Amino acid sequence: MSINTSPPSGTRDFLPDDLARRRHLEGVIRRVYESFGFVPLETPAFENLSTLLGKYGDEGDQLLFRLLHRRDKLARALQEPGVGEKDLADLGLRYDLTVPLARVYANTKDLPRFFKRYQLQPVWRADRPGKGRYREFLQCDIDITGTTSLVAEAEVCGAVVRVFEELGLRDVTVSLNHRQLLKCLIQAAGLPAEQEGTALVAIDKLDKIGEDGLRKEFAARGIDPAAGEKLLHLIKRPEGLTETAELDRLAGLLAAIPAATTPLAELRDLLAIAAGSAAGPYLRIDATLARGLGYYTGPIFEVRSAALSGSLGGGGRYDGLIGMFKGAQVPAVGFSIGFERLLLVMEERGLFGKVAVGPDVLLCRFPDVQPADALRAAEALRRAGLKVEVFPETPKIGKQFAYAESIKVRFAAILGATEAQEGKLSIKHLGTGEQLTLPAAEAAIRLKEWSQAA
RNA sequence: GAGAGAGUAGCACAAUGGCAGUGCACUAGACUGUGGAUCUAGCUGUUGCGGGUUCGACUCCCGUCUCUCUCCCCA
Repeated sequence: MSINTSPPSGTRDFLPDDLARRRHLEGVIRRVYESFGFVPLETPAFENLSTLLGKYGDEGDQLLFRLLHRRDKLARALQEPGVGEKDLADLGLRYDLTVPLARVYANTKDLPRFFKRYQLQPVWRADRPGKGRYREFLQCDIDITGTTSLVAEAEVCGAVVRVFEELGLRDVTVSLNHRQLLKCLIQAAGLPAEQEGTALVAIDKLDKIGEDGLRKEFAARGIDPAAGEKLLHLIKRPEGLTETAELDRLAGLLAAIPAATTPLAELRDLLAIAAGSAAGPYLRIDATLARGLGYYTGPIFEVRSAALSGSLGGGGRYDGLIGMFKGAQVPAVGFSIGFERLLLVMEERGLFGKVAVGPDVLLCRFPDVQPADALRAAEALRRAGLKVEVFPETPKIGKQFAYAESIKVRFAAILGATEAQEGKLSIKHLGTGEQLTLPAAEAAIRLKEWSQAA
């Protein structure tokens, strides 16, 4: 009787080759984020359920991984009459990195006035995973708290764009919209306020399902066909308009709605401010962008690539979230890169090149050499700065070479009785077959030369 | 949460009610201080699990678990 040894669906084991790519990518992201002045933060994998509930909308609440009460507390809870799912859990795995940031901010008195933090950690969602989707996945967030200045928007967009540029992904766009603007559009279409949420979810799909698909989607959600048609007309961007021309078009259509003035002005300002940042050339006004999470209040963004349907990351302004933890309202804006999707695109395009993980050298030994001598030789090579693995047994030397090949080690250092007696080491380039016997110190130098050349 | 399909060796797959197999991988050997190619030999299974039908079940039926795909939602 054997038990299932594959990890739970939607989770993965990361083998050494996987980690080489992941760490490389993480390194680029950290470096770029730090170049924009962001500082690192880490928070616990699980939070009090009360911290998480009610921040993401109903759908989000359902997708929270909950942790049951422990021991006696669980037994007592189970005995309560009319016990429900909600009574059995008091902790949940974090669902994103933004809510934990808001909690930390509310809990910590002496953070800088403008707290610019980055955070690369896994999050969990109790979803059924599809292609490129997981129940445990890494998010790479940057956020700026404490300012309503659109400089913050421009900076988070710029940092994200710089990551994509560094990775050689230049065919991305950053779609830009505004939560308040969406409200006005829905109002202008003549939809009742209570259909706002359902309409937002529908229009977010326009680029995926097309106009006819959207009409069906409206019908399925009980949205009045005439209002739906009006909304479609409002959000659909004509071909060939510049970003400011698209804003002019929207301003014209929303002239009768005073509430539209501010969001339109903010988007216009943001375009102007970002013109001087890395994000400038990539910004694209898109009135169909909605984003699922409930806490956004102002500008919202999403990175997309032609390579992949769906987004590579997203973010926006959330001026109300921190206030849910703390009396005073604290404005904030953030952006998150979808690490797993980015990895997928990088792999599909072969953008990783050679990322090496393993040792440089395999130390091989003949049976007439004592293990202590092999370890001594290995230690000398390591002190010279090489990554060295010692073959633990003494089969035929050819077997040892074959093992080196199998773990992609390029060089062998060979220690036999002859070398040991003379204080020498034979080194072999397994790619070219070149082999020489040198005094140990020189062998180390030559190996370094080889590994740097390759 | 809804619908469809699939589970056989470490991996990829055969076996359409009659001895559970092939390839790759793995191990050993083909001049005992030199690998990759080739050849030879060998190892690998409670056919996801439980029950039923049958003289006989990988195969048919029921249940269950897991995985994949499509919805839903999302990064």
